[in-house]
Amino acid sequence: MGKEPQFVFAASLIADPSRASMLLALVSGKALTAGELAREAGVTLQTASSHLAKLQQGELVCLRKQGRHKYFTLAGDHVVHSLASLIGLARDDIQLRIRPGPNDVALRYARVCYNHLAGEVGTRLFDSLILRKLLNRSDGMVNLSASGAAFFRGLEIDLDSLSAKRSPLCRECLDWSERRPHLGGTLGRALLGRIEELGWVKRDNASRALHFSHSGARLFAELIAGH
Amino acid sequence: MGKEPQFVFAASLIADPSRASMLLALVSGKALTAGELAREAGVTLQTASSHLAKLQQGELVCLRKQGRHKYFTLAGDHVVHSLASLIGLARDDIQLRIRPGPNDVALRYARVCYNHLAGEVGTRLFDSLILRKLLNRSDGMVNLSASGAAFFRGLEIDLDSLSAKRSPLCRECLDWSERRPHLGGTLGRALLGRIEELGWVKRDNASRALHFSHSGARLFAELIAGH
DNA sequence: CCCATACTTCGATCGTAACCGAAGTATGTG
DNA sequence: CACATACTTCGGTTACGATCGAAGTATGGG
Repeated sequence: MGKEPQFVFAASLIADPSRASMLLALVSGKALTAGELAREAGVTLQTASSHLAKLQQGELVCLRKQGRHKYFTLAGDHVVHSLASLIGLARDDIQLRIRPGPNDVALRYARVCYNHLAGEVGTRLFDSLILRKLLNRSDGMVNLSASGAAFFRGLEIDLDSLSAKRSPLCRECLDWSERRPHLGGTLGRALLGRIEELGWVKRDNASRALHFSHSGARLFAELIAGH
Repeated sequence: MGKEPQFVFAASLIADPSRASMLLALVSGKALTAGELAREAGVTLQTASSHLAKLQQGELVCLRKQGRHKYFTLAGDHVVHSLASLIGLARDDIQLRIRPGPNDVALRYARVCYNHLAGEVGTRLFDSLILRKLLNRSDGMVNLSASGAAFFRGLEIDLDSLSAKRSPLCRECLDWSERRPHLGGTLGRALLGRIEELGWVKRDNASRALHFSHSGARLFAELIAGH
């Protein structure tokens, strides 16, 4: 009788307190790293690592590698529903015990990440570009639309020379503090370079924080709002 | 540390292969005994007993004692939904590995149970009485309606003398083969006595089977159909 | 009252999985 | 390149729970 139904395995994954803590943390919809999930569950990194391997094997979570981090998210709504049907609680009720990202307010607001603009400002810009269909997402890929190309040319960014490079023009980059995507790729790098050129932002000497000038902040806000 | 969320416990109950087999068997909606569930899971009665105690404690199953049997059912639709969300299969797909009740066709069709009419015929009658609102169910209790009283008086059953007794007039009795209720209580007993008097059925000498006469079967079918 | 059936409780065995320390791999930083 | 960070793999300990045999309780039938 060695045949064990698949749903028994799924249940056994949820049945461990450490893994359950991790899953609950992920119900918030945020992407969290292995280390953060370890702290959530109150176990060491080694233990968390083996748990996360099992959760992946059971296809309850998805993995996204980015640099030396591994960002985990729930594999889909069906996982949330299964959990909810076992608990009866809503997505909003979940409270994270840890807060992702840096404590420094300036760093959370705007900072450099792989040479592109990250933090609250970076994700707000990305949201705006998507909403206005200047960027289109499909299957985790991001592509520049015709109107998007016009938008960046308006900022005097040379798209042709960027397209010539081998690395992709647009990339979703998962934001450290926000855990939602901001604009990466060569275009993301070019954008940061351009707004530095324009004097809108300056890099901090000691940290990765970005400091907006008074007029730079205003102009950037208009950029996000769409004039 | 020591605080383990309730849904983790629920998941751990489903996560054991033996208990999962039992739960799957119960998704059919039938009430099954401890022994039958033990056979379903392929474990001994002792093991099944401890599993069922845990399932009760976790409020995944309900217990109903009847004689020396313990009939288990799923605690409610929420359990079915939780299971379904983990498997994605419908109630109809479930196939029992065992078949409850006797193998003898005659016994399955009609037999005596605590001196009332049981088997397929018994449950069909009960269904009909409920459907025509001659009986009303509430909270596991069964009560005779005014029209129901008229129905049984039409069969020349003396309800007044039955009501005088201490034991309840109407009871749901869980049917051995059908695993759905048939009519028990003093009224169930009186009804069987009456249709024996009328010559509709005769008891088998060797078993508990009941044999309908040709005309008795016709008249009883009319009784169920409502003339 | 005795026997059979249905189920429970106890006690012992055994396997598995959670856990962490230590060492290893991969990736970014100066 | 050295060094720090993020994560994985390995090995050994430990605790828990699934299982069954044996003995105990409850119910029904003759």
